[in-house]
Amino acid sequence: MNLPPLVQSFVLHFGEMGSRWGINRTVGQIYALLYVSPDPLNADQIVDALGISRSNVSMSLRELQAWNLVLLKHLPDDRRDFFTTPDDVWQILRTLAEERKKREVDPTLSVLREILMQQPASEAERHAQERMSEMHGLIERLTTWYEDVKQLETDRLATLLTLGAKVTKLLEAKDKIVSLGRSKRTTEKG
Amino acid sequence: MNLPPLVQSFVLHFGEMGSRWGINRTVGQIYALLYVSPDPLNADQIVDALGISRSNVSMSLRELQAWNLVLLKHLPDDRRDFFTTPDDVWQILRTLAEERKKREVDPTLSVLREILMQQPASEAERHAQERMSEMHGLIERLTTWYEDVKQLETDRLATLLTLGAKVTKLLEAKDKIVSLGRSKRTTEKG
DNA sequence: CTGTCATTTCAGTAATTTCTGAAATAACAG
DNA sequence: CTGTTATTTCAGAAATTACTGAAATGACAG
Repeated sequence: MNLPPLVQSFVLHFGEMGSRWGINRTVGQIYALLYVSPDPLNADQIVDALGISRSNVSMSLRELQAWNLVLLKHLPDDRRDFFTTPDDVWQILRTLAEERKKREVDPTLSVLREILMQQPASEAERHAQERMSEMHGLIERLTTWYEDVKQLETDRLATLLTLGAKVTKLLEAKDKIVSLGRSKRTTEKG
Repeated sequence: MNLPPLVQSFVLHFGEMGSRWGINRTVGQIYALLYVSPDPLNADQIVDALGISRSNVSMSLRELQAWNLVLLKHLPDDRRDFFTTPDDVWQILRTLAEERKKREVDPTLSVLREILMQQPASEAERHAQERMSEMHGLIERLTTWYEDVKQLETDRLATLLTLGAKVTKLLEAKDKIVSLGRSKRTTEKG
């Protein structure tokens, strides 16, 4: 591996981290390298930087493209492929969320739905279905929320984050106003 | 494997899904089995249900305990260990979030912080640090939000979810009221 | 066409992870 | 203590996943 020390730490960390997710070491390293690189890199530059085989780079880039985490670029008068990551970290976050949902959540949701359609043939199955139904309900709630907030533009999303739990304070306030309004009207009527 | 068909589908799915996360097949299967089981199970029951070795069950349960995803129970007059999952799916969600943060996010945050402390020795390193700083900023925002929201009781959290992006509508409304108030006062002064 | 350069594919190998059986440890009852 | 039952540990086997080099494919220039 042939990199400035500071970049190397980052790349190595992403490699190790990769294994904790489903991603493998090389894929993590390549991503990290592209992420901090000022310009797009071609496959041979990645080979040199990370000291891995050309074919491994090819396969790992394909993997990263499947995740939409990497962009293919072309320079004029150069027919090699160059790669970068999107600049905007918020966009990266969105992509990551979208892909993980697609791979990890959606399949589970569809398996749960399928099982819940079936007729339980015993008390054990009945109970199992009940538990699965709870899980299904929770996941649906979460994905609905996600589908909803992912539409937001970045600055609104940022606001939402900054606000955090304070939102519920706001809600309490709103509830009070509404209920005050209601009780007032009730009083007037009564 | 010796399970009601409906439970078996669920268990097998969790096994496959496990590999997409960092978790292995057996661990996923055991978790799924305990999750839908009406009563706590002991290690031998898991061996029978899943058709795997006793030692594998022992190691996998240890793993699940390390994740706080499984509870150890004791029945009167029986010195074997019995295991369940927590009943409340919201609680499970919290645990999962907490553990994944601990394992996947916190280490990255600390590596980033460490690297950002250092003096860049070249333009390449300077640029890399800038990118890492963006990533660090985003992750910090997200974790702050998480720390904030995780304190909420379940029903408040549920409200927050149901509300979703509508919160920003609420904010706009609030902003209008505030700015109206301000411009009114300004007008009065002027 | 032919030659050159870039990329991909893939069979075989290397490395890692998972799983097992056997032995060790532990916890208890008599 | 001794025997019984429950659990854990761990070295090696099995399975899976990652990686490589060599060959194939593709894309283009002349």
